[in-house]
Amino acid sequence: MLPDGWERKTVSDICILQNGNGFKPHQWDTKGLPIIRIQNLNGSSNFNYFSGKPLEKWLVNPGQILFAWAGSKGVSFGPFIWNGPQGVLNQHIFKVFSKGKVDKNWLYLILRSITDKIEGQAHGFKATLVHVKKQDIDTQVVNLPPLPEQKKIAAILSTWDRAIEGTEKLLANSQQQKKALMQQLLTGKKRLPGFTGEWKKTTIGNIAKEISIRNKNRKNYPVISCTKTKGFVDSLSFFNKKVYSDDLSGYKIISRNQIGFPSNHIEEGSIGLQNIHDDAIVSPIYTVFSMGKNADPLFVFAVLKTDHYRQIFAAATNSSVDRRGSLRWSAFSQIKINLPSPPEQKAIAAVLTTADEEITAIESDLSRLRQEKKALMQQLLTGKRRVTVD
DNA sequence: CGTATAGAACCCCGGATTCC
DNA sequence: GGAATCCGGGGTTCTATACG
Repeated sequence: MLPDGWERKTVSDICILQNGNGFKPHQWDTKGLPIIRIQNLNGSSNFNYFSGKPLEKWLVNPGQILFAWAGSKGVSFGPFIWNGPQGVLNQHIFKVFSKGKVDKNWLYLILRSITDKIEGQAHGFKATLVHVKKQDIDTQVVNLPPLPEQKKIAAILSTWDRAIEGTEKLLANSQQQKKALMQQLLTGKKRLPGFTGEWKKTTIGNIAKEISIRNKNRKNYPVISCTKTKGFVDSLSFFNKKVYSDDLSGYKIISRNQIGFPSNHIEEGSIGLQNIHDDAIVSPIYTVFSMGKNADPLFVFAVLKTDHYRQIFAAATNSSVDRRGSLRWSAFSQIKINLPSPPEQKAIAAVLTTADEEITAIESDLSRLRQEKKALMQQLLTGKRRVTVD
């Protein structure tokens, strides 16, 4: 079962966990050493500072392995390698020191690999915020390979990390390019070959018509929601729960290629093109509209998604009483839009769709890489698959 | 009916206190 | 004095609903 030369060890055999200090608010300052809190492990650079004389055991230098034993499940809980500035450690976080013949990089990986299990032991009065006992970490059992093999395993997995980083960069590039493309094509700053005609200055009300059909006969349409980043999604999968209301007769019907947005929150950017069902229903608060024959839904939607229009929406909604925004069709329909000829709209939309497809392809590459790395990591760390050490 | 406001769910957190 | 537990909050982002 256990490979030759490997040993069964508990976490307390291979490392020492040393708690951070509970800094009190009156010790906070605006200068001095940053106090490293859980949120800082997860990318936040929102620091309090400690300007007194720090004890040695509080100090954290870059490269130090830390372990957050409280935090959000699957997000801020678990091991992190500190790559921020030198600082002092807040409570709820351990400093992790390797013990004996244990490689630091391997140690990080093995801790990462058992994080789910440790999270499973969590207690706490809310499911999203977990706390574990030191003991629950210390008593976890791991398979410890000889030092050279630890190093080899860590090295192999770091090459995967580099591949993933490379793909992430590729993705960021493509997204950047698409943004630039949108900036150029949707404003008419740059024209696709073969198109010359003047763009028509008009308003949304002139090219689209509000649709306000209630689901009076209570048809069993899927209920969908418009989220900021994903556009329309099925409410059931989005909320992981049932839809709030039992009576869906007041909901509005939205058909394929129509655009909708929750009219009291468009400043958040949640506006979507309905492209997941032939017919579906949305909350009564939504405004739904369909394009006239001279306006291409894909083109119009792409325009409405640009930063420029997001700002227009924000300006129109910020004036409302509680600053939570509301933008009704009467005001929305007056927003100006420049429209090229239908063939040019289609051509531009096609270019953007191609860019989207490229991005989707890279995204799926990325998720495949991550998946494969995870599987490999599992095999290497348990000894199910061996590496050759020279 | 449209609109403004209320309410609900979710996400990401951590200081303070008690226990041993 | 370190470990464990107690105890909610601010912000966001969605839907529900009361009221004209």
